[in-house]
Amino acid sequence: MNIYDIAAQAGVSIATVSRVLNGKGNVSEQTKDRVMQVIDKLAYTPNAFARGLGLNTMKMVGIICSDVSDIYYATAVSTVERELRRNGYDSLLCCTGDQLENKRKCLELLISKRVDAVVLVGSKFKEKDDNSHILAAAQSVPCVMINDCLDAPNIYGIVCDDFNATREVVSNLILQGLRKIVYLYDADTYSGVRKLSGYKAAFDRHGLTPDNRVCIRCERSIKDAKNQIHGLLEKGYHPEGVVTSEDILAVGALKALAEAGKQVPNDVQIVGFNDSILAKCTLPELSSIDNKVEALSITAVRTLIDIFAHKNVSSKIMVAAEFVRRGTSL
Amino acid sequence: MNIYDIAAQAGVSIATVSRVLNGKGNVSEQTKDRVMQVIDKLAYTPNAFARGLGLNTMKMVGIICSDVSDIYYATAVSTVERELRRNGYDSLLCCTGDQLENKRKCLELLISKRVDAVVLVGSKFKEKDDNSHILAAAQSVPCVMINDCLDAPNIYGIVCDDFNATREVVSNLILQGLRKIVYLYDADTYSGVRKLSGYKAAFDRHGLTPDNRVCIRCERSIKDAKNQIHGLLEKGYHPEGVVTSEDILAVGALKALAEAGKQVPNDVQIVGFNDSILAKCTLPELSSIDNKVEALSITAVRTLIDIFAHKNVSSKIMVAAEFVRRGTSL
DNA sequence: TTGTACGCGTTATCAT
DNA sequence: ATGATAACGCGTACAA
Repeated sequence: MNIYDIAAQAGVSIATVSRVLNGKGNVSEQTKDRVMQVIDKLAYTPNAFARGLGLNTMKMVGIICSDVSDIYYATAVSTVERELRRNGYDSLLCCTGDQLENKRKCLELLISKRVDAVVLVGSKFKEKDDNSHILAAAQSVPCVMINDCLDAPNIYGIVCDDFNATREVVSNLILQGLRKIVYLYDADTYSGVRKLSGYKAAFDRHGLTPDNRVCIRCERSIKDAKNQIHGLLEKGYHPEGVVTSEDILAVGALKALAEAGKQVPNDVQIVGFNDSILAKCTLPELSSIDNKVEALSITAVRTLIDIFAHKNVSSKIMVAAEFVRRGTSL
Repeated sequence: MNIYDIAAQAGVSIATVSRVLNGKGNVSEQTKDRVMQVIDKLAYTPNAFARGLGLNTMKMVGIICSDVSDIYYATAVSTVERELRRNGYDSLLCCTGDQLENKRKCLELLISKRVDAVVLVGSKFKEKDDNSHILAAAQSVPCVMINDCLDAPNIYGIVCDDFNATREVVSNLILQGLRKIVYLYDADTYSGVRKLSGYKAAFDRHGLTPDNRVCIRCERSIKDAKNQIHGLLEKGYHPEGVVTSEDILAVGALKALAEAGKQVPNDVQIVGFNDSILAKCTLPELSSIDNKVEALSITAVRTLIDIFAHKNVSSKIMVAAEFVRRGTSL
């Protein structure tokens, strides 16, 4: 069942069928109707591969993320997919895990499938020394990074102002008189580094010496966060505040502190990051920094659409975060 | 840059290049090397559209789900994508939301993009009266449903034994002497109905009259679940057990009961469903029924791969659930 | 307004 | 072992 069959049945040429199909060129109402009737009757669908071959696009965008089962990434992917579809693009999803080799392979695969662009979700794709995999992809198609950026041609970064958000939150705790404020984080990524810098900057701003700072790196899991806080308590360090790079770490911290008999937020204040659903599961509910995944995702897609339309777009866009106060802070 | 360029550079015909590329047919080591060198030098990648046109497949499978930002679906999508990739297939993701019209459109879109199969994630695609959208898709490609099934040609269902799991859990509560056991659920889907039936069957098994049963339907949100339980308490109904169709509802129930000063699990036991990360966020942590999303997803992909290989596959596969006891039950 | 004919880049079939 | 050539199904420039 192809365009020739339709043309034959309708008694016209394939050119006319094509015109009807794509609404281009002048076709008389009469023939258009006749062609449409045949198309409906035979339930004809144009072959996307042939069309792709001719037009050199199947209107697909690759979405690459390390792990969609993570709530934060899932929300981003969900939003990106929705916005792409709104603009007539399908989404080719690739979950890479954490291994560089896999990321490279996935990017190559997407490029080989001739996607029109790639959206990189999350700040886990840049490597310290070697970003050839991203640069290579950008050689073929525009690449938009959500929550990360890389200064190179054809690469666009949409990020959140994690630095400021963290600095303000920690600053506020300090202003309240808190000094023993722990920062719990999970990754050395672009946004990870900026959050950490924000934490440190808050101490600097208030003239506190670096030895006041307690930064602990742990796995992105409730369990490890919990263990780390328990470890502190056992060492006799009783935090007055815990700020984390991820809600999930805040959940772990809250658990540990509750188990140790601490009153939250009176004895200890806790602030998470992402304002994910996890923040609403605990009791008290977590205060959290909303880093605006949806806004970032929408902006990412808009950027892409603008690029397709050959409009001018900025290669880096920063969005403000928002502190959401709930039950774990005063 | 196409196969002709490679052929010219290597001084062979395109047929030979194609053979080298696909490892088919006999090519002498010597020419193979020469061709490979040119391919590497020019960083040539075959055009996927042209290949798709010829082979009538681009090795892509459509994944359709109502909402990837939902943890449960996200886990399923993540697993399906990974398994598909392991088998050489890419994933075209479609999130439909809850409107039938949109589901229909997405399915049509996937079919029009000539995917090799469709995986329907979650039991939100079947409608009471009209499943023409699924049947239509199945006319073109095999359709595998995760957590749902539909008895029709070319449609395969991978489900979890939600009925038994729920019945056993409720049964166990009854055996402990509990009578005022509330069932909180969010959807009338295939698995939703089976869970509810399991709840009811437990009462029947122990000779309890139907008026002992309290089934409350609510939105899939912490807030509404909380409200519903608060409503019960205000009416003077103090549950001894709350079983839910989703962890998120159990979270809401736990919140309401804690706020009302109930001791969990001593005054009230709570059991969630899915054994998602949410179950590990609360304090005490939620007991939950693990409905084996990953196993279902893996089985779904295996089924698909078997279908592609023309092996015999069963049109319905049921997997056993597993009760995970944590802090909200005895 | 409509039709003809070619190009898109493969794979596969048949010769050689 | 290798090459010429025909599909594959569409869009479109150009002709009518």
